[in-house]
Amino acid sequence: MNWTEIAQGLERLEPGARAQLARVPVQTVPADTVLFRPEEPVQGFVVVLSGRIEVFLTGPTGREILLYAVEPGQSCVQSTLGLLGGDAYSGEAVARSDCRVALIPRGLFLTLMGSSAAFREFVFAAFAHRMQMMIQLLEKVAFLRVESRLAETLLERAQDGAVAATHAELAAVIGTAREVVSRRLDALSRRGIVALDRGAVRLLDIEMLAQIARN
Amino acid sequence: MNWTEIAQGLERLEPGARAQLARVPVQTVPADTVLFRPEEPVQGFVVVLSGRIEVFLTGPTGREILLYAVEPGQSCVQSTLGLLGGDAYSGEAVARSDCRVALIPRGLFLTLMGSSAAFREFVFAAFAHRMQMMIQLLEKVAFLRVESRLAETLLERAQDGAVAATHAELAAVIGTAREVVSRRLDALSRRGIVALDRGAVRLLDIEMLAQIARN
DNA sequence: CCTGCTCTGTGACCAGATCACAGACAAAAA
DNA sequence: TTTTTGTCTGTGATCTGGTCACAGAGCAGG
Repeated sequence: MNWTEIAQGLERLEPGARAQLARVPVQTVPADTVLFRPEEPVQGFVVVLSGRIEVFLTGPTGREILLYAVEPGQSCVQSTLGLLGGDAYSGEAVARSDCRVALIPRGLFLTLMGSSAAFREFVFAAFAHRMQMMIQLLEKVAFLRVESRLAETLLERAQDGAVAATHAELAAVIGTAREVVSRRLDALSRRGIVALDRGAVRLLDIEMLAQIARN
Repeated sequence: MNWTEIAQGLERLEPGARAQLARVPVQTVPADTVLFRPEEPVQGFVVVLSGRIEVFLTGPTGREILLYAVEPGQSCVQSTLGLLGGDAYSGEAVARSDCRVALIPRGLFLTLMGSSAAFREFVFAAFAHRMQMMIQLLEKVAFLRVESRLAETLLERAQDGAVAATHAELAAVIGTAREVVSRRLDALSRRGIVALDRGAVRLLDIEMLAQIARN
């Protein structure tokens, strides 16, 4: 079995294209590696096979916001921008866990875009999906209160009724300051909706959180 | 001459594809028409030939933010999302002036995506460009002060040293409230950087505005 | 047991969003 | 000309959020 069978949307890849892709080397990336920064040139089109890569924007004050996460079978759209539109990408990509990624070089990428309908659809669907997510994120940042976004994030990231993350990490995900998260969480815990431990938040009242998330 | 010669990036279109596109009817849209809303189904791929179309997001409180503007030769990416990714688009598109647009139906769009490399590149470049703009917008909304975004917008929209727009319009462009724009403009005028008329802002100190825009 | 680190809590202060108005102005109607 | 109507702008009060400057609190290694 080769890696092309992992990516969602590449199942119907033509045999020729699949063979070409299969020759692309799979790289291993340890956790916390910075994969690329705003200034660096584009190396190719990246598909994540295992692990999780997160792409952040960083503001002048050092505040961060999570643009999106790339999970197994998905591609890093940022890397495609440079291949197609010309401009360098913004944002910084960090491997949140150990990852395996396939890096398709520029030449092969462009060849496949012309020759393989399935590959084209894969790239396009990824694009469309990210764009959609981005618009939703913008909508949330522009219009929703921090408390709503925080509640939503807690619900999304809960494992066994708890979220293992520091206040600073949560702040980066929703694009606010660490102190603000601390105060909001404090308010939620006073109301008995969550309980706070060092580096973790236990969710006590899921219903209420969902209501807060809905606004 | 047919409309396909207007769009940037379609110059190198193959003769066959050009002939197919030329048969697409050109529609006229009067100013202030709402072209589509979040709920409506996707009709096709839209290319603007003349005029200006603006796409807004609207928050629960009625506050608006300009996602992007579509100018002659550009395509409305929102409409493509539905054709490729499946999800309905968010945002509301409004014709800011009288417009002529070509609406490429879904079937022809997909056919051309497969058969014409030039068309593919056109669509991709549009996608990449919008994505880039969107990320920049998100960055500004998340990290920049209102004053900076306002100064930037004033510089961008200046015609003969003045911007013809109401405070409410400026507020929608940068995604803040009308009152905030009024107060910021008032502050700028006190410093002698702009002068305020009803429905217009005259720029007096371009240098200073540029500095404020840079943050 | 200390030392250094990360994580969390707090007060003060400024910027921005929302609400509820009050004037100010311009174009149309009387 | 005046009146009227609707849009545009200004202002105070109040709340949320962002920034700064710290102070503790908890944990790990020496």
